[in-house]
Amino acid sequence: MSITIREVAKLANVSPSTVSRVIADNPKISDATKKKVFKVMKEMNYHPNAIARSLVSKTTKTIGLILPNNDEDLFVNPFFVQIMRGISHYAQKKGYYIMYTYSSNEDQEVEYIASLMNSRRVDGIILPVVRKNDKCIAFLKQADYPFVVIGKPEDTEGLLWVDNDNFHAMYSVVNYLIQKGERKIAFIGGSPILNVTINRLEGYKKAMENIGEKIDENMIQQAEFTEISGYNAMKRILEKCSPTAVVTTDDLIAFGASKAINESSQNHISIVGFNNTPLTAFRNPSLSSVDINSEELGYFAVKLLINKLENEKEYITNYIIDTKLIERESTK
Amino acid sequence: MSITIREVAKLANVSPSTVSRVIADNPKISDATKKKVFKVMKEMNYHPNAIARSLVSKTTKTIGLILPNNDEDLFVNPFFVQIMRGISHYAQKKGYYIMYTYSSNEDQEVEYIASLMNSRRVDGIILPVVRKNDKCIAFLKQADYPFVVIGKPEDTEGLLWVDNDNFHAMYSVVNYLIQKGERKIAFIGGSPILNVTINRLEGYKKAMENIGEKIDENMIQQAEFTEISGYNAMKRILEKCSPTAVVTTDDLIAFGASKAINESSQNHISIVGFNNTPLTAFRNPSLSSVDINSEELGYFAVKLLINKLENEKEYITNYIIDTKLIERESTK
DNA sequence: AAATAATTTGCAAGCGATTGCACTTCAAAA
DNA sequence: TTTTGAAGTGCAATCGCTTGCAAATTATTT
Repeated sequence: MSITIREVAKLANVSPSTVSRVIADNPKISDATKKKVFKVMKEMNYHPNAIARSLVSKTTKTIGLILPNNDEDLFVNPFFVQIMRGISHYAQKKGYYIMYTYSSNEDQEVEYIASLMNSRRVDGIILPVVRKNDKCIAFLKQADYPFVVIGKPEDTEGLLWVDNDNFHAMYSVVNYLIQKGERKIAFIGGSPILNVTINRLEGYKKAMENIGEKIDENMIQQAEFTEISGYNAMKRILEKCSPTAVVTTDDLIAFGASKAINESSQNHISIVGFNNTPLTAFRNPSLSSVDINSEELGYFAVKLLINKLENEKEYITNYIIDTKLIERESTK
Repeated sequence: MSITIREVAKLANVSPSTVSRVIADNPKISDATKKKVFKVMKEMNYHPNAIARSLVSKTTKTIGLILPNNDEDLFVNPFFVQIMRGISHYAQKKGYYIMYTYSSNEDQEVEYIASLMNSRRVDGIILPVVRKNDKCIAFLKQADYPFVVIGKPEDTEGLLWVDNDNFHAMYSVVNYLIQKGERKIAFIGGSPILNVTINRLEGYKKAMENIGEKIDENMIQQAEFTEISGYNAMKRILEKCSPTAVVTTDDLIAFGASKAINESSQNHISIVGFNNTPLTAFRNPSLSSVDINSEELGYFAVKLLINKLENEKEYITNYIIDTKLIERESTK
């Protein structure tokens, strides 16, 4: 029913192979024939069948994206949406397509990855989060399948990744507060199995050590990516300590913490969030936050992957994406 | 390099066609052979090549999702994320895959749709938003290509759609306020080219007419999906009118409106948002909002589409997804 | 036991492209 | 004019799987 390369060939009075070469812009075809064939293609409204093409080229020009589902943050934090946009943006540029899938836990993720791999529907995989001892990474590595991760894994040996410098980002934030005269700085982080959390915590610790401030474990709390969890974490801190500032690894957590601060007698606690969620600006007081450039994370992640796919020999293996503290009222 | 059906056939001592039939669970194959072949497949770790299969079946088991990019709302409103989840959820159940793509305007959307269609990479398309005189719908219709839209289009003739009853949802909200004794109710809607906006506005008007309240155009404002825009819209209303309540078509708009109200001398204006964004609960005062069940919208959208794809003769053409007003402090 | 019917399986022709190799052309060199 | 070689095309096999039809096997009937 739909037009094939043979019919174009017939009408253009050339062989199918010639048509195929015209599509591929093969230099062996004369400009005259190219022109002729193109004309017929337009007339017949011919479009190459990507599936047939994939079958012989063993390449689908599509990439799989494995989205996690458990992070409650998912709904509030535009992180993933922005990553997806960045990915789509670059993929479109290069004529690639993106398949996504949500999974509710790590094992399911592995399952979906396997299914994408085995059915040969995609050429590579993007993992937008990294966990400690990540099963997906282990699986993909052992299968020797092309993939890229967003977030720097413990062992980067032989793999593609893009990340912010989370250590440094948090280190800078704390230093910034220190320069404003703060010394009693608390830390509220997200799930400790996420490398992001770990790295940011290290940045915090380092900066604190620099000024000779002893690390008080009561000043370090963990929370889920929800306001309520941030609220509770801050309460826990306020019970035992009297910080003058608090850094968090997520805006939502910061919002919760902020609420806890407001309810406390302590009044002037500076606070910094992470991810620069659109809502930070509209909060009262507006929340200083670190912009992690999620869209670029996605953009460069696919870039890395596609580059490897098309360039087997030499390719770049990672990018570090800039972060930037956006100062607002919460640190005035 | 990777195992094919022939090699399995050889090892299992049957013909390739038999293996193929075993995969398809063809009833003509005896249980004995099925068992035998399955065993070999496991042993060899064989997985069917989806591409080859697609080539002959003319079916890809994948569906295209065309995401808009211009709505700034995108980042704050979990609407799309939830829709995507719902879609993924049902698609997985049925063994389908989802390809997404962001586009920056309607023409580009049409372009991507055409590209997906022409290259035969997908079996159908999901449009998560409907605009007035939607070009994508027109295009898909004329191409007679399977698709489903989220949001009820003007002309539903022959197409698949799922939507909330937006007219009724807003109608109920206004009635709810009326029962609380409000009569001067303002309306702030999103872009007037979106059918959602139009339908909700009609629901508002109808409810107002019911109580014999004249529609005051100054009480009806439009805003973009941002807090600042909602803020400005509310300011415009407050300049000329003195509402005792305001309904909006989006939480973000409601947040902005709420801020404008706080800054005004008017104190006790009830306010209702839409979409039941996670942040509504944590606002002060917490925002009453209409939960539109976006995840289900997505879930039933693919369901409709897949059902049609697999069931050419008889299929359901639409679903109406329930909405529910979640009462919070802003309407106390 | 022969004939007929039902059940399983295999053959071979596609699906719509790509591509190595061989074959024409035709201009330049001998 | 004949030879040589580059440039442009076409042949046919192939990618991995599906499926209509025929063949072979087994069960049922007479």
